[in-house]
This record gives sequence, structure tokens and C-alpha cells, in this order.
Amino acid sequence: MVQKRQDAERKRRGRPRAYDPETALHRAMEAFWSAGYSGTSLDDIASATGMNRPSLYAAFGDKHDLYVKALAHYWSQGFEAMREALAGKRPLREELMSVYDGSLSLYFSGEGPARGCFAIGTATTEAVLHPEIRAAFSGGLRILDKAFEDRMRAAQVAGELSPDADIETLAMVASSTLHTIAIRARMGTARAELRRLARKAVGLICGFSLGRTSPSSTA
Amino acid sequence: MVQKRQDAERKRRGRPRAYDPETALHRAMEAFWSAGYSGTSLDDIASATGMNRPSLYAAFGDKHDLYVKALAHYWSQGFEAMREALAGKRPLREELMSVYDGSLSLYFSGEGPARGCFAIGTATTEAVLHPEIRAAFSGGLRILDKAFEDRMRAAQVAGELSPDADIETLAMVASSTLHTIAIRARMGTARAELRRLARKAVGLICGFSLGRTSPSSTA
DNA sequence: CCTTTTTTGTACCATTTCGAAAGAAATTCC
DNA sequence: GGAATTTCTTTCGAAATGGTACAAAAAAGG
Repeated sequence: MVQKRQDAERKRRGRPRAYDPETALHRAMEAFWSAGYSGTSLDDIASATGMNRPSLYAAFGDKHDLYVKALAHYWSQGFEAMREALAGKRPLREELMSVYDGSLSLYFSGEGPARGCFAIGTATTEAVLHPEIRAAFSGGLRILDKAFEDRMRAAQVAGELSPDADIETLAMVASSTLHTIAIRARMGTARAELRRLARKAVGLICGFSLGRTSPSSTA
Repeated sequence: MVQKRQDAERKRRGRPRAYDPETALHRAMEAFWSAGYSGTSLDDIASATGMNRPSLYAAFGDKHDLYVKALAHYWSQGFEAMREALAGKRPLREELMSVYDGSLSLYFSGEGPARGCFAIGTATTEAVLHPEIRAAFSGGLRILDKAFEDRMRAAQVAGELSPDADIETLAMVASSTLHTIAIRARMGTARAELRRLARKAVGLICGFSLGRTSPSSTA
């Protein structure tokens, strides 16, 4: 961190920044997370980041820009977590549960009631009126879809899933399970119940494996 | 309607209302639908309903009350549609597709880009900070969950689904499919693609029927 | 016709919100 | 140490927002 600063910015000319852009963006995201885009004022964000509005404006542009950057920040974190969880080094069942457990940890982090997924919880609302947010939102969701699908195709090749299994459908179940968990977390469903839900979905998906004739018993 | 008015309100004392409360509430809901709770001003709602703010306040209380009433209005519509679609008079497969087709019609109604589900699209954001909205939101979602589950239990009794089928899991797939469609509609996914997604989910669910050993091919 | 009752419409108020301007502060370059 | 540069802090302003007060309007009751 310190090295990178020295490398990239060698010796900046004027007064040094009093904030770290990365952590400031993260704090701004946290501020948006609970109340959403419209429900969070720039003063709220200023308090959360410790910056004042002019500095915020100079660093990230206006409120809209700031939100879009926060969303990109969230997604890049999510992609990374997804990549690690679905690395393909463990059984499919285990890796899928890693995805859901990791998501639950994120959704139930923070102080008050669970905030669920930042993107689904806040960008869904804005997507209709703000094309940029809609694009960033849908782009991120598609990447997650693809991550599930890629992992399952690999599982099929490796013999973890039946050659007959419809990968597209199973990946869709994996994605929609993530989405329903994101929503339900935000509406107050207990973490344990959501984990139970995830286990059932994983059981269903992994039921389509060789050697099992009836994937219906998904205990 | 006219009769009911004469019955219930016989002869109201003062100046008659210039609006119909039911349609006004519906218009208010439509106003909230695109921009969400925080993103919609009382002026927006006043324009949408043709009422002015004092009348709005007298009729529905403050903005928060109005939104909660709009949400209840939306849910009651949804419950009714669900009840009709899952009446149990047609094959499960057909009735499930009725649910998704009906939902898609609703999600893609209106002028601009698709607005998806009013509840999921707008209440998810507010659920964290507003316990009343959270309660109304989760209550509605639970009723939809139960409607799916009840219908599937009936299907199991009727022999449409295998006795081995895990109804809870299948109902969860049905619900999460509805949720993912609601989200994706709002993020700009084409209606045809969402219908394809619904067909796949229905195929998966109804694959757990007697006489099929492998429900994996869900074309 | 006058009183009572209820709703409407205009106007207003206090607060919040977003954005910008202007000068002070901190650092590098020469 | 002074000039140049970048950021910070204070302050302002215009617009929007939620909510309310008050008089005019429209109906029924007597």
C-alpha cells in the first residue's frame, strides 16, 4: 500500500489528500447500502467517509457518479469472492455452499438489520430510471450467472454432474437461489433459515449426478 | 360500485370528494413503482393522482403511510392473481406457467423500461430502515411462498408429483424463480428470455413426476 | 336561506439537499 | 524562502421536499 503510493504518485505536487480514495469509496458504499441511492444524502456520505462535500465531489464526481463507482466497487469484490469460491478445486457441492456462505456473511455484516446484497438491495430500485446503473447492475449479474454456469460445465466434464443435466437450468437455479437469499435477507429472514434454503438448492443441483436416479430427496 | 357508494355512504355531509380513493391509491402506487419510495416526491404523486398534497394527506396520511397502503394494495392484487392461477383445476405445469405469464404481463406493463415487481423493486430497498415496510413486504412474500407450496402438495396428493419429491424445495425453486424474474425484468432483461427461464424452471419442477427417472432434461 | 360539515386549492414555512464559489492550508519545485 | 499546485474548510445560494394553515367551495340538514 505504502509502496504503491510511492510508486504511482511519486511526489504529488500540492496538498496531500486527507483520505484514502479506496476506503472512502468503501465507506460511501456502506452508507448507500442501508438507505439506498435516493435515501442517502451527500451529508450522510460525508459523515460516513469523514470527507466534506466538496472533497467528495472532487474525488468521485456528483452523487450519481459516486453511486455508480460504489456499485462497481461492490461488484469487483463480489467477482473476486465468486472466483475464489468456485475455483474448481473442491467438489461442486462444497464450492456452491462456499458461495452461499460467503454471501450470507456479507449480507449479515453490519450493525442493524441485515442489509442483504448491496446491488440487489439498492440498484434494483434505481435501474428503471438510470440507464447507467441498470447497465452496471445487469452486467454484474450476468457475470455471476456465467460463473455458476462455467463451474457447472466443468463439473459435468469432470463427471460430477450427469451428462444429461441441463446446465443452463441448474445454473439458473443457483443464481435465482442467490437472488432470493439476497431479497429475503433484507426482508428480515433469519440467517439459519436462509442457509437451510441454500442447502436445499445445492442438494437439488447436485442431485443431478451420476449414480442417483431420483434427485428429489434433497435432505 | 355506485350501489356500494349509496349503501355505505348513504348521504355524506360535506363537499364530495373529487377523486376515487381506490384509483387514487392505484395511481400513487404506479408513481412509486418507477422511482421507488425515496425517489418519488409527493408532488410526483399529486400529479399522478390529480390530487393536491393536502387531499393526499387527508386521505392516506403521510408519505410513509401512503407507501405502505400502496404496498398492501399491490399485494392484495397479487394474492388474488395467484389464487386464480393456482386454482388447482389445470395441470401443475400449466398453472405454474400462468403464474409466471401473469407476472410478466404485470412486470412489463407501463410505458418506459420494465418496472418488474413493485414490491421487490421498491420495498426491498426500504425494508432495512422501515420496520413496517419490512413486515408488509415479508408477509406478502411468505403468502406467495405458501401458495406455491400448497399447490404442490395438492399436486403430490393428486399424483402429479412423485411422492418422493421434496415439496419444500420445489416450492422454493418456484418462489426464487419468481424473484429472479422480478429482478431481471427491472434490470432490462427481455421478456422472451424471462419466459424461457420460467419454462425451464417449470420443466425442472414438473420433472419430479411419476414415470420419469431423470428430470434433468428440461427442454 | 342559513348553518354545519367535509373537501379543495392556494399559499406558506421550515428543513433538507445538491452543488459551487472563495479563501485558507499544506506540500513540492526552483 | 517564494512561486506553483493541489486539497481542505467555510460559506453561500437556489431548488426541492414534506408538511400545514386558512379561506373558499360544495354538499346536506333544518
